Amino acid sequence: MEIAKTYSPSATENKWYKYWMEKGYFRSVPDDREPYTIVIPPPNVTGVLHMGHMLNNTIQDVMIRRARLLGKNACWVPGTDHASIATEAKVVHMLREMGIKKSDLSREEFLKYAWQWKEKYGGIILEQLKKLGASCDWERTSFTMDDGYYRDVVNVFIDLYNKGFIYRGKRMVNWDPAAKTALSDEEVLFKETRSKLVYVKYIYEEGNGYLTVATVRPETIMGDVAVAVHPDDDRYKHLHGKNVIVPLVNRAVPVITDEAIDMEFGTGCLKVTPAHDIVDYEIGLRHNLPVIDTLNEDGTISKEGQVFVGLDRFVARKMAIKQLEEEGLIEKSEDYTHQVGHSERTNAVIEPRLSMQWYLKMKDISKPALDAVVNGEVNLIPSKFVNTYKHWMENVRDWCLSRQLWWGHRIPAWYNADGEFEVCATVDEAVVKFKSRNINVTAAELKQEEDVMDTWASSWLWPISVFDGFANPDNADIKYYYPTNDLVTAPEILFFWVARMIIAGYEYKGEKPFTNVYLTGIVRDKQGRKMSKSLGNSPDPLDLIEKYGADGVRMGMLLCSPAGNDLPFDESFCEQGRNFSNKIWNSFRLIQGWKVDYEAEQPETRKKAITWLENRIAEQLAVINDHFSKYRISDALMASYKLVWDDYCAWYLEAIKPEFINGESLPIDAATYNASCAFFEQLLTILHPFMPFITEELWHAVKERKEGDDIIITSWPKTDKYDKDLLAQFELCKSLISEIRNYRQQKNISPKQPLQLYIMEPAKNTVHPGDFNSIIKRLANISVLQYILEPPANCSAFLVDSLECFIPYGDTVDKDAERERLQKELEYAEGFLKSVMNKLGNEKFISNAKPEIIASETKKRIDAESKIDAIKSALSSL
RNA sequence: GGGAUCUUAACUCAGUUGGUUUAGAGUGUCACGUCGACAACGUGGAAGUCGUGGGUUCGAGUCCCACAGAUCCCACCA
Repeated sequence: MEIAKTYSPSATENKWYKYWMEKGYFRSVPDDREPYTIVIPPPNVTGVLHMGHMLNNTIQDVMIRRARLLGKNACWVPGTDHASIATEAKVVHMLREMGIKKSDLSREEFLKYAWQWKEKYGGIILEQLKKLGASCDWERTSFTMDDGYYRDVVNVFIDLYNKGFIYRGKRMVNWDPAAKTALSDEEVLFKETRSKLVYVKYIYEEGNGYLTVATVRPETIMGDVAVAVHPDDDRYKHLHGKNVIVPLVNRAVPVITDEAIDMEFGTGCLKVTPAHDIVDYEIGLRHNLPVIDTLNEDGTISKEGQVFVGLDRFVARKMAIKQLEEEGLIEKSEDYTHQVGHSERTNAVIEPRLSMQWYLKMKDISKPALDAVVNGEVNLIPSKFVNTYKHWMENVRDWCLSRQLWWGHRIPAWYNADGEFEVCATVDEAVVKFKSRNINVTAAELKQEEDVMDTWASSWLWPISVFDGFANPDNADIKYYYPTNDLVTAPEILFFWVARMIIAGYEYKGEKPFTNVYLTGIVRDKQGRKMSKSLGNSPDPLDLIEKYGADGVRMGMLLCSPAGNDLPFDESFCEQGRNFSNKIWNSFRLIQGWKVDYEAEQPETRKKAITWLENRIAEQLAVINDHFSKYRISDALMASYKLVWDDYCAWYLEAIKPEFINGESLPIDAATYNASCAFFEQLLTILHPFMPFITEELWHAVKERKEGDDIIITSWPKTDKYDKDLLAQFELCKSLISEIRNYRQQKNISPKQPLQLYIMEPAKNTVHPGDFNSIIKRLANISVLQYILEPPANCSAFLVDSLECFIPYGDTVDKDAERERLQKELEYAEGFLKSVMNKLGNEKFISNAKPEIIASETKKRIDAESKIDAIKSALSSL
């Protein structure tokens, strides 16, 4: 059979994914096995796969596949998030292109379009995950606005309200005038912005003169209700209690004093506009000032403003400056750079705005979640995030739950005509509740709250709701899968999502939602910018898969991304992954091409090589398992990579592969052939979590398989004991072989020309080549290998560890070069000895250092001395 | 402004409670090589004052202090 020289992924990937699905290997139902559960961080329903998802989901799939191989009942729950702001923005955009304004639609009509959109695009990202090889239990796919999920979100809201955690309050919020919604503090990005700081004159009500106020927001002057100065500011003491006239609207307002005023800034006078600034609002509360809201929700000037009514705030700003100039009320204006809040979603400048919102009190409810992370019940990986988490949780602010959107979970509150309300699931319940307060209303008279809940107010229930743990707290799934094991997500949503899930977990299950949180890095481009769709700097993951294969891309991402480290993405990582796929493919081609001789005896060389590799795999498997247990995924991958490439391909296969004579490979003995295949299968298994497709393909190619004998469900190799001495001996052999190869290269001796090698009989208890002489002979092309007692004459000498080796001079030996080389070695050895002697000659070292350290230093001294002797004798024999 | 984390080879990173030399790996780079699994390959080499400056210690990449730079979080002055 002719096998292609290179591995071609795409056909293979489609074939096996389909096969795994047909076999139901991703499906998990509760049974007697130990569960291993991950809930996916649900991507936005309308999103497409970006590099962050790739990294995230590759890690999850690695963990799930390994758990499956370890015999656990692996369950990976997929799903999507309704992402209210992002999705609503997209639907609004789509409608606009269709020539429809959102304001022309009823809520019901709009939601119909939104659901159509969701049905059309909602599945894309999940289909993309399949291309990556994600082994999710697709029968469990959830969506945060599924009927059951919707019900849970609403019921939790009602429950929290009844417990007194939710309150309704007029508060200053971050208002996004473009999206016409409130944003949480976390959704506001502060950007450096250049503005004009204008100095405006406020004329005294009585007498002549004026004071000057510096402001960047002259368009809010109409909302001024006072001018504040610092009580200790001598410049303005004579004005305390006096009135000044607000320009543009000619309103008399008092000059008040407040400690919050910075005397150094501007003129030391602050115009107080409680409706449009947080600090001003607080001053207003302290001084019982009225609130004049001069803006509409879309950022235009309201009727209250009296002038510029209906104009956009930025237009009004220009108009205000112009009019003030005309009236001679501007003293001066200067350039001013400051931080201005922008909407993360729409990039509109945030407007501090007073509005009625629903809040969740965070202090008490978040306490168990803080403790859980601090005392290690929930592990953050890497642990450096514990401090960040702690800091946030200790200073947690109340959570604004309401959003002025339609796409989402509508808040279950019912208002009567007087603005009184009840919180409950249905309008009929609300009628009853009103009646119990002696308020008579009919269902038709009640109006449900227009606002929906913040997206995170649904996704924080994810680990419970996907197992139906609210409505049916005793169902088999929730009892079996909860708490889940690992959560893999980005550090940027540690507070938005992770912290809140922990809070919900303790509040509703009395238990953590997961044990370990693996925080991935952020995928960045070469300029260090976060890769995102909006920047357009992310390569299309599907193109990468097309180019390098899913296995290659998976491996490329994992190689360079330890937990918590950002990943400056470069396609060359994927290239490395593809090259590795190819290497594995070709090692298979080698084995596959062998003719097997069932009669032949197994040569000694091969027996030794097999013994070594058995031990080597056992040793490295322990290393790999250890890396996994510490969530060091990239280290586990690197160790597996080296085990395959270096140990199996470069050393083992080279040591055992049959001679090639007269254009044909000699046959290989059956014992070695079988061992080689068994090793190969074992290595494929170890690689399978990282590279699921190629390993399944080769698993089936290497031999005939019975129905259901698939690598995805085979067993992870058992850990065996290994012989450390034997491994050390082989390491020495490797060094020796490298040294001889190096010698050939330096001396320009062809690898094809056999050499003789003499080795001084090693002292007892030192590492020696053991029984691997035949492998040395073969891989270094040595025709004679002898152990001797006296240094031979006319030889090049070199040391490998403490092993003294000699190769007889060939015809063209440069004695000066030899001398120079040995001289260098001597200098190094003497330098080393000196550093050791410095330690050993130091009385304080002797008296303070641990005995085993002194012993090891002493041994170093002895070794170094004998090494120096050997080099000297080699030099003198030149 | 407050806080956290980080800074090791050209790049991406290891380096466990201070104690194996004169600090490692993968990639890249350089030299040689087409030797019948693989040039998407093989063999070999070069490459780092461990951000800077102090300190503790017999001993510091590792602990402490200061400074510089990077990233993130929190707060925010009109």
